[in-house]
Amino acid sequence: MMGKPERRVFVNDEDCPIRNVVAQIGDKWSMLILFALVDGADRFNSLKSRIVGISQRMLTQTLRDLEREGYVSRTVYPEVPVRVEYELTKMGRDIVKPLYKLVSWAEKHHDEIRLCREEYDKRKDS
Amino acid sequence: MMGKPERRVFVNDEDCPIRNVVAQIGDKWSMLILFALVDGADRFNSLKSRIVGISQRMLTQTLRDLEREGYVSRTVYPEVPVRVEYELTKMGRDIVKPLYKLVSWAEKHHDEIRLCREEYDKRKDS
DNA sequence: CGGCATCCAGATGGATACTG
DNA sequence: CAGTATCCATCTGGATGCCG
Repeated sequence: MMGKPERRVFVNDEDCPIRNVVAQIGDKWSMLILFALVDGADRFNSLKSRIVGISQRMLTQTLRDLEREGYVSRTVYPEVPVRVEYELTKMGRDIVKPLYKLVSWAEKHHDEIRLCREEYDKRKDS
Repeated sequence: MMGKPERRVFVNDEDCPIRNVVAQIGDKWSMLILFALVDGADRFNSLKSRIVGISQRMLTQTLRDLEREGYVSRTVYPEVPVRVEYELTKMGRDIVKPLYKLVSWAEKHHDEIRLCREEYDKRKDS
């Protein structure tokens, strides 16, 4: 009896762990910043020059978000001029591991995906 | 000589594999749909009821995008009424693996992240 | 049943100017 | 140096109505 296979149900709300994590790091800059900090602590303007294309506004904002999530720590050294260093926390170094898996997958399938897109678009033109 | 450690530079453009993959699956519904299809092929309205909160519009649109990327295939059975089934392609089943790593990480650290947020917000109030 | 078209609110993010 | 503040264009996604 009841031979129907159980199909899982998914809810996309604030309590969904998938969304809770991906909503934060799925934006335009978060992952790039996390990976930039894997090389070690770095300061604001250095990050800004290493992450090509990011604006001051978005770097500040994304760093604040990452700090709030607990991935990044912010340390102010009251020198003149002031020096501010950002660094991965334990959790930041931790989440980078599964993210690496995803990135290496992405690098490996980069061309394949672009091919799929082109063929899809070609089919839609006809 | 040249003792300075090399710091990597990151560019967020259309050729960046990180962005190229994450920009697609980092949106509000893509990952949920991919995981729903891990259970096997499913049809439009079944997906719609299993993914709680998704609108018809967003389900259609996200499925089209996933199809374009090559993660999902769409098969029309010309019955009456018409039946349309969506299924993971080889690449779809493939990307789910690194995504699982991320999701299990997310589930494990769900509470920790929320705690970080609360404490961060508390510090900012003061 | 499985869509598409339209409209619209809110979020995202870029440019620019100013500050401790 | 490391931001904040403001303005504004674009993107995202929800609601609704219609269609083969």
